[in-house]
Amino acid sequence: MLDSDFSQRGVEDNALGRTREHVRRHNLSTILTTLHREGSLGRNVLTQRTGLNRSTISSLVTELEALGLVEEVPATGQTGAGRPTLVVGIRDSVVAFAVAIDIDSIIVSVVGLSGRVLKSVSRRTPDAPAARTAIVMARDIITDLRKDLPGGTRIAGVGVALPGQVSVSDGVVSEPAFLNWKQAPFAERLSDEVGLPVFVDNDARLGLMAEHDFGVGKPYSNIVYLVGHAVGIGGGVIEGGRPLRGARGFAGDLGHFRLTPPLTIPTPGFSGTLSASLQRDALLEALGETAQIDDLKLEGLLTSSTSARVRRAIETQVERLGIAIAGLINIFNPEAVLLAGFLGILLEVDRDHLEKVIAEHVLEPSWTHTQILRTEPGSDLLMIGTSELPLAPLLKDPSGFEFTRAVTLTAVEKSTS
Amino acid sequence: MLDSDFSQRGVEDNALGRTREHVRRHNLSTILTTLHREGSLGRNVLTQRTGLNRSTISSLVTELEALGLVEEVPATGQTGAGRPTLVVGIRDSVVAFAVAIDIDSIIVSVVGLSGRVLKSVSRRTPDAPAARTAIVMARDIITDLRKDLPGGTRIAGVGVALPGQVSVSDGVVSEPAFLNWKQAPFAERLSDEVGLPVFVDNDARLGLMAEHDFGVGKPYSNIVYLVGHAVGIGGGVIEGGRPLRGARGFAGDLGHFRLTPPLTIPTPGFSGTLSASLQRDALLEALGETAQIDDLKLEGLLTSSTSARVRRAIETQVERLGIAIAGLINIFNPEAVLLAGFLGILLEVDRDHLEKVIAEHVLEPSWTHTQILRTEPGSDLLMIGTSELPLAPLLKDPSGFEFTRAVTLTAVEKSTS
DNA sequence: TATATAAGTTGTCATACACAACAAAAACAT
DNA sequence: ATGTTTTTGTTGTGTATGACAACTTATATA
Repeated sequence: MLDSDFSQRGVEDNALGRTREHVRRHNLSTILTTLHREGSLGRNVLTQRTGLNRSTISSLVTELEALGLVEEVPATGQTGAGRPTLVVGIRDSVVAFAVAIDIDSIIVSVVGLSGRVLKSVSRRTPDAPAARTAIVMARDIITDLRKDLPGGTRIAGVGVALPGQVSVSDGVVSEPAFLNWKQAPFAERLSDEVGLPVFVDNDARLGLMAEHDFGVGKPYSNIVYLVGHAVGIGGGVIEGGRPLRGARGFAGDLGHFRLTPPLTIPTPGFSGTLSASLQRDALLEALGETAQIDDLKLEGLLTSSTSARVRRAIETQVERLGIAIAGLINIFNPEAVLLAGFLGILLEVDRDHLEKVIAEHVLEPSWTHTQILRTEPGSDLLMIGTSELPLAPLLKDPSGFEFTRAVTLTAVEKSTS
Repeated sequence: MLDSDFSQRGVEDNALGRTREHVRRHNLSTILTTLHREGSLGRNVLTQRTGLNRSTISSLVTELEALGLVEEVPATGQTGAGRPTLVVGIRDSVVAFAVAIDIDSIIVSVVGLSGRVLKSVSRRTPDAPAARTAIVMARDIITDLRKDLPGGTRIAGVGVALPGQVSVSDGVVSEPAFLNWKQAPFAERLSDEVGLPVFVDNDARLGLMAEHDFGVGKPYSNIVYLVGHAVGIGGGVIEGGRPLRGARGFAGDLGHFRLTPPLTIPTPGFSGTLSASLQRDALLEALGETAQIDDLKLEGLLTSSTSARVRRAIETQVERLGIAIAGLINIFNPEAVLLAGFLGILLEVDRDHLEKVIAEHVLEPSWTHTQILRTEPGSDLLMIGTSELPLAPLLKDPSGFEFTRAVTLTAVEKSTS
């Protein structure tokens, strides 16, 4: 299923008519994208998968090889009769930088075109990292990492995952640092600093897209995704293989999904939403933990605890989560609901109760075939998903993509979903 | 914007590779679809719109003409210098039947490939129309209408709009008649009766798609749609130019969007949802009306009434509607919210209050550019949208489409989103 | 009536993929 | 060992489709 869509609005070419060149581009893109998703594949598999003629595959692979994007390995421990197939694999001579900015840390990864994380650097940030600080730190790390890249490595660009939508006035990203920095200037400034195209997107959406392409969401085209952070709930939706974006990229932020009616008195941050109702801190409090602990430890404590207070806290959270999921299933009719962060822990700890709550509040037909799944904890998927942003244009048009060396950016590159 | 998608899941061809034939098909489809949406266009406009060469347009139009799908009119009162262009228009020698089944009536329209309703027949049904009854009535009307068609007219198929999702256990379609008839058998039976391919879909989604392609939603690619029926609220979402469908076609049914937390005691029909909270009957009751009246009359009464009770009823409904819309905007970030049925009346009657309520509960960035619009009351759009279902395959592959004369159906035709 | 302008038609060319024949490389049978 | 079978890659030819350019048609304007 090559139905994913990492491309940002406005990138798609608007010419309705198609010409021969489009065919070539499409097929080139199809092959490279397939390899990117699935890893090395034999030529025979490619012909089978694409339905193209062997000679065509030959021509396309040759072209990709000439572009320095793939390489052919004579053979691997193959089996069966007949001439052994040539295995086509993606070369990591093309990389992208993935930057994940969080409230207390910044991570920068070098991700190869193959979708593998080649190197990662994590650094703690001051408590309320001003955007300026984040940009400088990102620039410095990138500059360092750049030095260590093997000679001849080409860089497609930089992807940045930001928690919550910048310029959102609710609690998800309430640091004034982010409020003062709308997305566009953020991308532009960082781009000016590193001299590479920079793409910015919401971290939950990027995480979801990575889950969809490489993680537990791979088999599904319709996914509802909820991730529980230290503060706030992020979310996203894949519909028909494509992420919900909405008019200006704010769609799918399910942390704002409402559980209870809003108070008539306007309050800062919207009461009654998922973000407001589901809180990791409530679990910590029940456990009597005052320090910040990571998800792994939290899971251990929750599983081993026998305290009634803890059980009650879990029950409350599961109850609310179940009602929210039921509501989301009713609206989105997904094949799978993916839970990440501490929401994944809740699923692990009390799946039965969660499913019971969902079943009580869901419409039968939508629910029957829906899976509730937990994402793999602590994986590199967010970084991989983030790297997809700058890689997307290359995957879409392998022969036409130009590796930017110039600092100047086009409007499209600056624009952020 | 040719970004609409009336095709049902499973119809899309799955071959990843593209060949020359795909180009031809795509271009043929593009031209026919453009004409279908926009009406007659000059060849010059087509070249401009598609970016294709004049000679290519010439070839494609000639082929479409040979297929009997379009005709070229020498000229119309044109202006300006230069040789006058040939105007290409769609011939209504190809038609589709649109069937709208409601609780108390059944409407069948003949819709031309041009998107014009050529003829309509409306008939009242017994109060709780058994599916069997509806099918027989539809068949009889279709048979009648068929006789009056001009010689040589070809029929693409039959589209059926059903209120709510069949096999949904909640209040939208609570008649046992529909509960006993799952969608697939419905389409199959009617198809057996009329010997034509039959496609079934939710009426709200069809209405929305028609609004998106031909109505007030035309300028937008991200739309939230709410329609207020006599009982229950229907809804739909257009995201990135395509309708939300979900895994099994149940997505976007916003009548189930939750306003207040569900009761812990399971009740038949889900309490606290839009359908449960927004009720046309509440307005009738406040007006002291006991008989059923149509939307036009209702609007008149509401506008002219000075009763405090009526005002309060309106206020309550507007309040709830506003909160719901705000929640939907937060999740879907649409460019436009379309209100139909009595919800459109509410907008007309008290737009200021509605927008005020929305503004109170919405996230600023998503709201700033969002339009709240009312659909044109009493238009033919539902019928047109419904006719798109059988027309879609023809529009998608003009030269490959085969007009079914045989009664046998393929699995795809039987399958319903 | 001549000229400019806009638009449709026709013929040639380039190209992308299909197809068929051939070559290569390995497994299997004798 | 050697030939046969099987699978795969390569090469050359064919076909179709859209680009492009030259030509023709048709109208407005001077």
